[in-house]
Amino acid sequence: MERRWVEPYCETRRLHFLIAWARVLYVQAKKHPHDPPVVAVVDDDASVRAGLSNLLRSVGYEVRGYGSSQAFLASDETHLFNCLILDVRMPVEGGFDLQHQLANLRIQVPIIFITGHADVPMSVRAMKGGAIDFLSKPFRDQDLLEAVAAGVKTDLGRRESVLDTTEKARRLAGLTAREREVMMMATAGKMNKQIAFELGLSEITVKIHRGKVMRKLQTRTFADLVRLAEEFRLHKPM
Amino acid sequence: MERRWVEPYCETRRLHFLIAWARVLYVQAKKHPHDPPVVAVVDDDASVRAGLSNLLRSVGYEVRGYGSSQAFLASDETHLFNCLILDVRMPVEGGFDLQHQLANLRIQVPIIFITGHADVPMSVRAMKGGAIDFLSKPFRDQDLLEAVAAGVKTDLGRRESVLDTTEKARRLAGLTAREREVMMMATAGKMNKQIAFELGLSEITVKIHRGKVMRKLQTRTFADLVRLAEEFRLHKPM
DNA sequence: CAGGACACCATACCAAGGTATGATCATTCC
DNA sequence: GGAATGATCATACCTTGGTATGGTGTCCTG
Repeated sequence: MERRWVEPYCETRRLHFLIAWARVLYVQAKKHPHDPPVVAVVDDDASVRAGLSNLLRSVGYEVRGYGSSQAFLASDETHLFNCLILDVRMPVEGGFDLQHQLANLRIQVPIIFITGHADVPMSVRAMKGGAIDFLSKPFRDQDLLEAVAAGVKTDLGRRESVLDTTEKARRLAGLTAREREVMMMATAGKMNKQIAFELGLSEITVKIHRGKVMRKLQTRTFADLVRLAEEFRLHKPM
Repeated sequence: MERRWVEPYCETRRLHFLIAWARVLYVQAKKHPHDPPVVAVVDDDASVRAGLSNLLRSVGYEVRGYGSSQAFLASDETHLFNCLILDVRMPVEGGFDLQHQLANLRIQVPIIFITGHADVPMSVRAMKGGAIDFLSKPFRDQDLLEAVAAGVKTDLGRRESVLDTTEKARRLAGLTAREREVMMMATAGKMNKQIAFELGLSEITVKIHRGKVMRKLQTRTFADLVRLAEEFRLHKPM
């Protein structure tokens, strides 16, 4: 179920959250346009981290190792990674916990689970949780590399689409409350006359707001505006 | 990558395919509005089919058993089921083959795999292929029932959204080629003047087509029309 | 061959959208 | 206090969209 917003104020807050979140991805994505993809390895066993790091570096990835979920989360680089290799069993906090935390934080990095003591229910749980692969040790190097390549590819695609929408989000955030209100009612299909009546304004004022919206969002036609509103699920709170 | 259509003719064919496909789901969905959900069990072992059937019937499901993938596909009821319980290992053709065939046929029934000889790679493969659960025998009855309940819920939600779009698809198919052409150009943001020029028509003719489109599609406002076009990915072939 | 569906066009008229100019008033920020 | 921003409105003017009425021509089908 989608949450419904009761006040324009909330709508504004949601937008600001969105652009703040998008900006992080934007900056990170921009920082490394054609640089090698970055892979994180979270495993409590230092020798495993070293082994995987060597393997991944040998084919051109940049690698960072973390001994625990906490260390990973504390790194402040969580948005940086194009792929995450995660041990299921670790002291204190297991891999599934980190998977859930990342999901709650809306950090959509592709996760590849590895474990030495795999069973079927465990792997099913991981995949249900959105992991893109699950490997039980010992695994072939080639299998891991293929999984990482798939994960990185997914992530790069996602970041590209984020780049697309970030600029739009920024522009949307540049609208004033009134302008956004008018925009939502207009894209809902209401006539200027109706909007003016419902907001207690004159028609000409609505027209002015509409014009400003079009200029600020750089939408040439009304159809573009509707599509933009649709993309961001901007609806009048009802 | 989305396939691009070079000729309006193809666009028309795609639409007709869409409504034909949607109608099947529509009919099936309508046939059982509040009837019990139907579950298919595909397993070569008759005793397993009997056991599962008893279990599922005891909690109110309608169940049909099939001894092989071929028997299931030949049943002509593939669109009927709200959930599919599928054995991984069967003679002639395994469960994964059926999963792929259903995916190719665009039959999106939720699949629950069961197997007596499970291993981790097998379960990961199943989940990657879109299965909603993977149970290894012996499993608790409760686990299976929960999985089936989740699958049925997913399927009912999907059918509802199909019901929504079927009527729209039917209306779209009722448009003439010219009307659809004008609609696509209009929702792309072009002015009547431009459309008229590019199609070699007079402006008034374009207006008439537009009016007919609005009436045939029962869209009250232009914004609704844009959203409809967006929903069906109707773009001018370029 | 007659009827129907479709495409096409003209004239006339009205409603809605959009812009420019110029103005008032309140709030906020330096 | 003054500048900037935003919200509000009026007048005037033009463009665009939409409908109604009435008409022509083509193609296809029963």
